[in-house]
Amino acid sequence: MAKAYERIADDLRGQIRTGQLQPGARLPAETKLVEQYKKSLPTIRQALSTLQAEGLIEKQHGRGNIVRKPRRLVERRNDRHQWEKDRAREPEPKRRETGATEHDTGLSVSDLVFNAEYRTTEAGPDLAQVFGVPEGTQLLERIFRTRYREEDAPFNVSHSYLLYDLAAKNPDLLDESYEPWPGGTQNQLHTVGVELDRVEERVTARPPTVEEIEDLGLTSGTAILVLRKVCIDINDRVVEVCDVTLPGDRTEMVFTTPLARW
Amino acid sequence: MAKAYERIADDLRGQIRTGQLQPGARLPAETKLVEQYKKSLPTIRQALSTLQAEGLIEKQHGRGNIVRKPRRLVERRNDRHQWEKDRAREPEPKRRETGATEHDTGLSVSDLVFNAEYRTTEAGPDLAQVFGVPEGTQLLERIFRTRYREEDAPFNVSHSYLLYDLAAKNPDLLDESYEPWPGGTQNQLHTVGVELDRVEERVTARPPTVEEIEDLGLTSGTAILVLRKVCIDINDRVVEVCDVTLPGDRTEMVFTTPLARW
DNA sequence: GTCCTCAACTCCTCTTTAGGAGTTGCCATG
DNA sequence: CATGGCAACTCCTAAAGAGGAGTTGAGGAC
Repeated sequence: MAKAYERIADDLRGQIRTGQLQPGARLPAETKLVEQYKKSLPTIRQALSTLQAEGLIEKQHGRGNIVRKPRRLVERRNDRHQWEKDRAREPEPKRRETGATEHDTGLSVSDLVFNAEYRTTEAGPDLAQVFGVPEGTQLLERIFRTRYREEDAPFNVSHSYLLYDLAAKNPDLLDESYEPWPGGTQNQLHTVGVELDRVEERVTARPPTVEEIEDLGLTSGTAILVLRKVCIDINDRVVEVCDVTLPGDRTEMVFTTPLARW
Repeated sequence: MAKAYERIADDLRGQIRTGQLQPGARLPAETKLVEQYKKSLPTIRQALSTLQAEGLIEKQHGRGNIVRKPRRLVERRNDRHQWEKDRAREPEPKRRETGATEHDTGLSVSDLVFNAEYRTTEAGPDLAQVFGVPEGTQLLERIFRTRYREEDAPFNVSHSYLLYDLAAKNPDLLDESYEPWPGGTQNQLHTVGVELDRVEERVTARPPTVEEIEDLGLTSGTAILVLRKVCIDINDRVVEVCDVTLPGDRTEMVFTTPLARW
């Protein structure tokens, strides 16, 4: 015999999948479900919480249990990297026309609001290994938040790391008021004589931590995409490492791999 | 005043993060925690279930609550696509030396077990759009499961779709016993005169459905990486679509984007 | 007409209590 | 010495109930 809360969850899940319960619709109140299924409230609530964990419903205190609407709003394309590189070589005026730093992260949306912080840190074991430098080496860290103009919560958080010594070649880069970096990181790297050879990106997924639920304004029942972007220059040197956290339910990453012709 | 179950969760989370509770360690029994925190059992259990949802602990019936070990076992690299393409042109004997279909999905691990199913389906609205064909067009579908030899649950599930008319040019491809396709999909596409131009991959993340928890042998508290791979040939025609489901806690996808030199 | 208050409805937190079911290791039996 | 069974330990399911807190809309005061 199946467990009661599983049967209830299955039944409701079925109603959602078949469209009997449309996205945005409110489920019957928990007390109604108690009558309907002839089970106690805690049992009903357990069923609902599994649906929440699956991302099928959203609980709203005081309002009800709502069927979640699918949303997938932002595309993040890796061909932006080439675009960025090309752009870094354009003369200044032309560059101004084509938008600013926002493309740093590969996001391709217009009305976004940015927010950057600067900091110098020392390389921990992890970053030291990636950069191929001793632990404790000075790094310039930029923390970058992007959000939609109408929304309050940021939409992605990224931590970008540069070798301090490299960045120091262009004193502007160390000036907090010089912000956001005109033309994006690639352009600024260009000013210190760095030419990129390739970008390596590592992607994994995991459930959000409480902090991320806060920071990104998520509801539980979503997943996080974790991206580490490593920029490598033509001398095979790691020149930038960037850790990005993206909400899985509104991000789609697109990677195009060109294949050599024969 | 913070909620009781949150305080307990915070406290335990802290102990895990600081390493007071090592990965693999057992938490005190739930009844012990009741004494320790002077709260009722359901409250304790609620705290534990939030930690489970965060992927920090794993509940084992009859044994205890265990601190999860991080695991990230498989790398999936997009430079495999080029490797595959090169390989498809090697003469048969040489190809045999270098391993088989496993690299189809981009996974780079040796002792895996495969399992394929064939089927013909009609293109639904989604696939029809991607292929650029009318709905109802015949497709050849291959369902592909990979698992570790020692483990029982498959480790990734992929659904690969080809246009039936294209695949039919090589009758071998329609023969179920001809399996797994020697040399992988790329090689077989090569036999029907297809040369790939690029591979486009779309990645998102979400919590697993119950079916996926079953299929992939996940514990709840993990996330799923969803990958759609689209292969496009030199005539800009979509020749293969492949939907892959990967467990987020043991997969790392690596995408390398080469940038043009100046 | 506008604003405020309040009632009704919603989900949330926490408690106490009861019995079920998986795991493990000890110990007695063969 | 090996094996089976049992006891102790673990988490799991389910119930009933009391009070709290967010949300909404209707109706009254201004």
